[in-house]
Amino acid sequence: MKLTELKAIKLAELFSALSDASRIRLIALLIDGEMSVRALADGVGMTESAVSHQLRGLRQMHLVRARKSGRQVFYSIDDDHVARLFTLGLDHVQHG
Amino acid sequence: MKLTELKAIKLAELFSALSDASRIRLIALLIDGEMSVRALADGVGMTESAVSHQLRGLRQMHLVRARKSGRQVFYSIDDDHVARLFTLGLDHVQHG
DNA sequence: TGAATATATGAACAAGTATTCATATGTTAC
DNA sequence: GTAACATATGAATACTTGTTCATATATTCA
Repeated sequence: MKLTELKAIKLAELFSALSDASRIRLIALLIDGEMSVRALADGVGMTESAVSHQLRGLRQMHLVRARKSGRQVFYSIDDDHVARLFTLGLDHVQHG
Repeated sequence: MKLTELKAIKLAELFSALSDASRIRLIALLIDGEMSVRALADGVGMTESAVSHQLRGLRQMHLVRARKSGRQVFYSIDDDHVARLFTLGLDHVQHG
């Protein structure tokens, strides 16, 4: 299959967004439903700042979506592709 | 969803293997069938050395498989999961 | 208004990574 | 055997990336 350089880069960027254990754990938590930054930080045992930085990247790649409510921001999985990539990858890791 | 740290790391490593445009282009070529290192290098416009280094990583993650024939080594996609991850990701990039 | 809370951001440093270059291994042909 | 070829590998360098720390923005409550 021939791929334009631009598409190769876009695809690599998508997988890059999933290429860190912290981000994977954040996404794993979000699979069950939306969560606040604080709850995510507690869930993965990271500072809110580090989580916020990571969420920014995930947001820019359209992997997660933010919903503001009062002073909290709730994050959720943006798109069904994301959950499918996640579970397909998990499948490969488990039965690999 | 709760994920052990080990599984999170494994999953991140899997996606890391797909997180580079050069490797994506290599895999895109291999989607159509096996190819030698030289053909891959020509196909993506990289040196054989650089390609060989990348293939090593892909091999270790069980994303590609090597078959030696004479002095050439032919690479192919190792597992159906890989092709599915690839096309699912491409789908997300195109209709994202 | 001011204090407290929730999140975001910029800069800086440490750790990881892709490519290059030189060299090594293994294979075929002579 | 030697020469030529195909691939692999180690070290070095340049580049990228994740986290921390300090600070900023925004919202609620008193």
